[in-house]
Amino acid sequence: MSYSELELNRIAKIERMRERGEEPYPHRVERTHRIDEARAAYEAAVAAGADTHNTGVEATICGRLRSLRSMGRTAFCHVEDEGGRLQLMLRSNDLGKEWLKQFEKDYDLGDFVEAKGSLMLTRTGEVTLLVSALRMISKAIRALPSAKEVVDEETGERTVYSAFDNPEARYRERYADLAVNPDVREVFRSRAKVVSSIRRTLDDANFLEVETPVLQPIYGGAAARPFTTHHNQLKQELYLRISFELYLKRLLVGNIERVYEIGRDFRNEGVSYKHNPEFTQVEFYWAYADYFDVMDLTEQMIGNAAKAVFGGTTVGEYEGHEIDFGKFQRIRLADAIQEKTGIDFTQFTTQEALAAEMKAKDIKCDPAMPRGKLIDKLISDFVEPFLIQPTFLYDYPIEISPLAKKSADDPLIVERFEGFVAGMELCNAFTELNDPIDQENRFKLLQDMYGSEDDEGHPIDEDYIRAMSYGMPPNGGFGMGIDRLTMLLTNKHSIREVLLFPHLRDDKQD
RNA sequence: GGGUCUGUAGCUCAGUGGUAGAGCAGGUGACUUUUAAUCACUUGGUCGGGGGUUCGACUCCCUCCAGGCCUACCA
Repeated sequence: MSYSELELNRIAKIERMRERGEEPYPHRVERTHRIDEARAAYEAAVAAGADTHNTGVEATICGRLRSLRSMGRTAFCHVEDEGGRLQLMLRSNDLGKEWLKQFEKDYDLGDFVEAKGSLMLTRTGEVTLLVSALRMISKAIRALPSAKEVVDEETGERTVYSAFDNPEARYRERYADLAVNPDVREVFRSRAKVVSSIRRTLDDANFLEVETPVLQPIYGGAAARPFTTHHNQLKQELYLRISFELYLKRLLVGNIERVYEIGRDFRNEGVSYKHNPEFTQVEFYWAYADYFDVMDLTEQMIGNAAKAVFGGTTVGEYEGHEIDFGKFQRIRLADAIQEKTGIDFTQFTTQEALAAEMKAKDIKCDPAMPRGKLIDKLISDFVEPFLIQPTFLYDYPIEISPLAKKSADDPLIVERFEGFVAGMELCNAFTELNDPIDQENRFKLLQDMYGSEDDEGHPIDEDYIRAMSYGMPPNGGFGMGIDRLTMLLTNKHSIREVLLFPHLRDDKQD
């Protein structure tokens, strides 16, 4: 580790302090009030009749120095903790001329301090701690990428000059980003609310939370390429899971009727504003329910999450659109595609017929694409981008849904729905296929379809079929990307903004 | 993977063939109610890395690295 001049300067301050017998990294600190509590104590005292300029309310606060203005015999600074910011006033009359001189020399923005004093109002009307004692509790060697800030007295609005907003630097040094940008901290508070709200919704509906293997000998349950790894002692190839589905449904076989998992999935695919190699999913499986029951619960779950974030209302804003997360429109997929393209895919039951119809309608596509992929393309090109308000599309083609149960009316359709908001796929659910013979045939069909292409081929999970053959209750299942839901509820256009440490390449110098 | 834009001081940015700049941060000093405090002086740079063209390259060319946006892949 090499130090810049600025850092060497601060290291010298540490040495200077130690020579004076001050430890810049003490083991224990005292804190009587968080900053919001100190403010509340001030307000309470004033309400009870105390003199605003001398309330007599004592408080010891701890936090980071975020501003520093030295006026000679008086210095002002702001200290920030999780409860906000509070101004400190340091006077040489109270602390001694020499002490204040040393303070000005040895304390920097970003240092953590413990300040003891009494609460008062300054002439300019700011609640302030008039300090009787202050000490360093953790010296910062690097300067935070701190910006100049001004808070408008009337609106309370914070204007930041030269803010730390380079995305790469912010993601690589998320700690600095969090320390300096309060709105970033707020995003992750919202994310935590989303997760706990989902958990509460499912717990309240008597679902059991479980954990299933991340390291799997056979991956499955989704259309994605996996990461591979290796167990040295067992000499075994393993995959990082791409979904929880096949393990959770085994639990239905085991007479667990309502089960869910919240955890990390890993997909070895391209990255984009809505894709990160690892991401957080919630999946649940619900015995004796079908996909319409799942729609109802989904609506409730997402509405609750929105309320948790927005504070009581399900209505939020995303990229300029007002969105009500509490209500999903329900549209049959075939109707949605027909409306946008004039093609009713249910009338074109073979790949050839559908490809010909798309060609007739001047829709460009690879003529070798399987029928399911053609339909998928119609969805993503003509329907998905226009689904701004929450919408469930339902009744999907069987080819792209190997784990969903066939419709009783149409053998080419399965009971599946996907939820979309703001033109983005958010969740995926179906009445789960529980017929082991049908399931085996579907797996084989897929192998025939993709077997030659390494990328798309998936291994058949024989044990999953074995489990199902013991009897799996009819059930509805559901999966949703929590990162994407958080994007929608925090009005962020990039998944990286809702991941604390998004994946980045090594930043080697050469 | 493809297209495109970007990378200059700790942070935010200007500079586009001729001695590397500003604001803030940092340093020294002045100032007993400031709040983007102010004022004076001042330190700080492999101009993302490497190669080339040129008398001379932050600037032009090639290449590599990293990031943003778009796009592609995504039972």
